Amino acid sequence: MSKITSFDIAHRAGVSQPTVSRALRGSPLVNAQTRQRILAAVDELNYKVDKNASSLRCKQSGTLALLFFEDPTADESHINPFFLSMLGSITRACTQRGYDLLISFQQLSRDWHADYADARKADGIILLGYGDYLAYREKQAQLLAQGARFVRWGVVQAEQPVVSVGSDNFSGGLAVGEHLLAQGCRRIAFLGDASQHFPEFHARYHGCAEALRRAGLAMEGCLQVDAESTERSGYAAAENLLARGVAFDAVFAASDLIAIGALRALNERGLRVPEDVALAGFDDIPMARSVHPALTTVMQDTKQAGERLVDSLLRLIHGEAVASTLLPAQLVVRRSSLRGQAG
Amino acid sequence: MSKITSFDIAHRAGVSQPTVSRALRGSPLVNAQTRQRILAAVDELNYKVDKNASSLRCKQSGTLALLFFEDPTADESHINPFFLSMLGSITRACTQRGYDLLISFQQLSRDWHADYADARKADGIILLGYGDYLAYREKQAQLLAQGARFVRWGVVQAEQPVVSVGSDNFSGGLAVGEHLLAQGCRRIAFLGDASQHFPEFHARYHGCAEALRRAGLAMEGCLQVDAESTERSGYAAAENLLARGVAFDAVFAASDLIAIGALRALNERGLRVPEDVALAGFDDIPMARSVHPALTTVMQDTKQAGERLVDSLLRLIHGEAVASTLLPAQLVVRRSSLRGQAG
DNA sequence: CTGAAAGCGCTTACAG
DNA sequence: CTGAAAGCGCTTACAG
Repeated sequence: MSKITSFDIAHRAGVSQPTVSRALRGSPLVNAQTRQRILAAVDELNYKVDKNASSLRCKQSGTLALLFFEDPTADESHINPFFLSMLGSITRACTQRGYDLLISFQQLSRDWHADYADARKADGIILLGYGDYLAYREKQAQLLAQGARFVRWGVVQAEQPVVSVGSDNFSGGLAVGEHLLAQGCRRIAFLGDASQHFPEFHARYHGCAEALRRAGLAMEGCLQVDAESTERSGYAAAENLLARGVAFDAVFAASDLIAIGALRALNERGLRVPEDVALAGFDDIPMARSVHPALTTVMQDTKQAGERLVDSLLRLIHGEAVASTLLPAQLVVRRSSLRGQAG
Repeated sequence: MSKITSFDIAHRAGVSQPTVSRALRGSPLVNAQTRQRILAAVDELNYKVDKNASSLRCKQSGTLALLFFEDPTADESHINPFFLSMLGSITRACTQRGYDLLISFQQLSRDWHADYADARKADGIILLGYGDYLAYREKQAQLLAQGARFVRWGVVQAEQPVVSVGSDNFSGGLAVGEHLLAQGCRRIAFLGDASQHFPEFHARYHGCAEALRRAGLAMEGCLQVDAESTERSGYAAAENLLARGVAFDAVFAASDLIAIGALRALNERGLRVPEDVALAGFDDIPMARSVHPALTTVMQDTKQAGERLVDSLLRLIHGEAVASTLLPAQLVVRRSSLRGQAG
């Protein structure tokens, strides 16, 4: 069977093809009865508008693209659950607003040819992912130069030229720091790359450092170990920290996955959490609640984040001015950091 | 700035527009030097082929669509981690094969207008999701009738007219049953809707029942409680089971989420796992490893599943004959079912 | 190896 | 309220 087009519908309904198009787009110019006949024909023939033709003509596609960046060094088999959760919420938000979502994975190391192509296929782009920020930034500049419409998930900064949606990582880190201090901790280790290359981690680190500063204390360089957001890396970082032989009474992991890896390393060395070491993570992935002991962490509201990203992008597409959004990040205290309770 | 087209490139490279098209599609008919000039112009102007125009002309889009069905009764805020994992692996498989992936969420209760539309936007469709199978089946018949190319994730059955990729749920259930018997369990409860409406659960149930049958035992009706795949539902189902006041020494939950909910309910009633009750789930979601005690379960290989779904669909699109795939499901024994160890 | 021509299926001024 | 016409940007026979 050859493809059914608007001409087939027009023929069956006894009207011209443009009238079919008008009726289907809800034009008020079409007579009610004519519209009925057309809709009936559409049903009978099971016709659907060809989106490619429609998009080509209208110069908009009803599609948004999600470019997901994976750190190329990350574990091949599993995607960070936090990003999966973001992906789910973005997908849902798109569906609710009547947009399709095109997803593609990118590796920062590869060239961005595919992305540019997506810029043609979608009305706008959402950038999502960790990865080296400085490399990432250059790519963003290219997208901007092309006049692409896009928003990004990530740290919200004053000089940032791109509309961003992100959690308040600094306040989250601050809350963790204050909480650990209140538990009596004084020597807080930080697991995660706290350099400018990973601005989320950087902000979390400095939030915690601010809490210490206010208490007249400081983070110590010898208690910071780089780690990327995987269990494996968290495990290795904790081992590294232990190998240094320096004393610490708390570990603030830059993400939950890092924390969970660290938890395993600590346990294997006979250190009990929270009795010997208080532990906190960041993200509040589902696993955080189920590890033993349950993990104190900072919740990032992925549902709201997804909706905000999509809404911001849609406004941008409609030519409205859009500001970046800083979402609150909320401390969730669970057993892994409760030292008072443990004696 | 107005949009750059292949005519702009042609002009700059001093050739005709069709030659640009040929060069960009890798036609061997183009002179090497001509091609160089064209590619140079493409770079300078940052040109990208308009996918809509290209798709319209070629009648194929280089895009696959993933229709994800959510049980409308499911928890709004979270997506089953198992499906998130599938989503991740399908996305990755598409990217690797040079296809874009269009994702949309569907609720089985709503009409399928959107799906048909996707059929026009993508070269093929992947169906994914739990949900009432009988309702789902009718929708599939409609897609078939439209000549849509699609594959589905789900139970593989002989009379199934749709190319399917699924785990061997029966063998998985069988392995769980045999394992629980080996642990000395005799009265095995099953949490999950084991009716024809949920064929995955149904197969898991009957696999386990087969193990009992071989041992001269049987599953008992009073030990089966319906549940859908959420923690909340698993919690409720376990409470329901406990309220019946019948004796049981093991719980086989139809999914890990159900198992995790049940674990909480059991603990709250003072029942210890595995000492008082052995517990097993199904899926091997990341959380299964981190709950306390770690959950015995059946691993579904989502990575392979995603690749197989995409490859099967691509073959279908290329007009090849494609068989369904039954993926092995592997028992993963963890502490939640080890009664011997517990005395 | 390259160009002129037709056409993919729609939408939108332009007339009426 | 409706139709005839042009055109979105590409690809692909068809000539040469």
